[in-house]
Amino acid sequence: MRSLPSIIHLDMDAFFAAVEQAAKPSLRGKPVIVGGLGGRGVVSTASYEARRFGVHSAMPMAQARRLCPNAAFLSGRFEAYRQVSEIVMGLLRELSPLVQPLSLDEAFVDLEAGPYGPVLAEADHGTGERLVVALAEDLRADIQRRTGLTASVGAAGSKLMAKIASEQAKPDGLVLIEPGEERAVLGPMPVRALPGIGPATEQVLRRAGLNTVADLAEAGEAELVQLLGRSHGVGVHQMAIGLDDRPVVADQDAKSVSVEDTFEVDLADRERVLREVDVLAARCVRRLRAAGRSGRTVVLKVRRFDFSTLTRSETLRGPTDDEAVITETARRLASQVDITGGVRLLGVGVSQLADYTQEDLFAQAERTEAAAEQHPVPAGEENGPAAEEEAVARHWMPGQDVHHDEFGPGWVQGSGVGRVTVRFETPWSGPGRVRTFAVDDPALEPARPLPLHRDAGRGEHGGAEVAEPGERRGREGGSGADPAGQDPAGQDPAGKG
DNA sequence: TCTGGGGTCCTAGGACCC
DNA sequence: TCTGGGGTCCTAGGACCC
Repeated sequence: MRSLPSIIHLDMDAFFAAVEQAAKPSLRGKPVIVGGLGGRGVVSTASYEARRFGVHSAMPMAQARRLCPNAAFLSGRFEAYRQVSEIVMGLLRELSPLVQPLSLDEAFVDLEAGPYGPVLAEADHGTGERLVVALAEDLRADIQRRTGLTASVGAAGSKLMAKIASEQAKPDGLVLIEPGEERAVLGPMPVRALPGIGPATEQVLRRAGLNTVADLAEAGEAELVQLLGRSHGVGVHQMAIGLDDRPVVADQDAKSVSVEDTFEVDLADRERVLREVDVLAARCVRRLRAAGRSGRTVVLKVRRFDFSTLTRSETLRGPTDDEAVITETARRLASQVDITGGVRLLGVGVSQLADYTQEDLFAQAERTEAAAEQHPVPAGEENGPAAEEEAVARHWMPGQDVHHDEFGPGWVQGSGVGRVTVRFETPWSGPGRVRTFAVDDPALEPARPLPLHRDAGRGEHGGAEVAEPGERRGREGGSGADPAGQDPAGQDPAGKG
């Protein structure tokens, strides 16, 4: 806990949907829903315009379509989201090297570890807080300028309270919670406001008559341990009384890599299941290798027709990134599960990751064994995946970036019955016109996402480069840096109102 | 209305070793 | 002959987060 609100939590507003609106001028101000578009998809992000219709994250897409039939329904463009995320994270790193990303659109920053740390440490209470507010408002303005997107920021003396504050700040706001005010702010909130308390824990607490954070604080640690178990109980009690000492820790290496697929129709037969396991294992290995890692434990995940989910795992003698080894292991695990009634989802994952890729003896032995042993892949099947990729490339996804030889850059608005509709516009154009083509029109091809600003592509890091320290300092004397004068707090720094 | 995909952390039992 | 306790690893499942 700190006496200065020097930990900030940044959260981009309706991130995926906001990126789509920034990239697609015709969607600005309109309901946009990003998520899985198949029969079993769910909403990933809804723009604020769509939220007014009751659409929210994790809602089945079918329900979202009923609630808001006129929204633009888009499948995600993760390459674009990653690009924008890198710009945002770069801006955060100008404030401090201690940046802890929680996802593409969220991160903690420890200001004390950065260039303003010494000033903050010296400053008296009021001056320190005004500096934090000024830095946070500058940050929000920089994000707006560089990406066109809005972000909400919470500042407080702990990660817990910074996160609570950014939640209160949404959308497009800043809330600072003064150290000392923790319990007053938390007390009236429902228990679900605490991170780590989900539906299950909420039920347990509700049955015990505990509904607000103040109830939790009053209940005491012993009762919470009784109800929730040692670890969770202690943690929840600490949060409830406003205590949180967790440090901001810079980006950590992933501990597992996994891929999974939900099928439009449940898989009924074993052979089909095994073929899908092969495809998933290959995808998993590709990701593992791209990350330069190898793993020891192979995990198979199966969700059955009735949504019951099980995992089976096997730990190898050493870490591997060998596709044959991982595939065979996953297949072995899959052949042991009961698939009666059908399989809704399959997943393949690897954990116990090693920091480096080693061509280990175990993998080599396994491979020669497998090669010597048996089944050459049937000729037809060998071409299967490649042929499938061709087909996927011609399967136009709503939202997807495309380029037309004559009309230039655009995005897929929809497709069906052999036709694809494209809207030709760019992040920096006005709203564009729509044209329709045959799905196999040779003049039309998939494209990479465009940067949100025309000039953002300059520089070797594609616009994500960090500005010179002097640049920021320079502004310090300017508008953003006169915290006393500008009173960004229309935002209620105490977070009380 | 029928529930995605990518992760993290925790618990608990059994094996195995000292 | 009966009875230990602790530590670590593996496996499975579940809660939770974005």
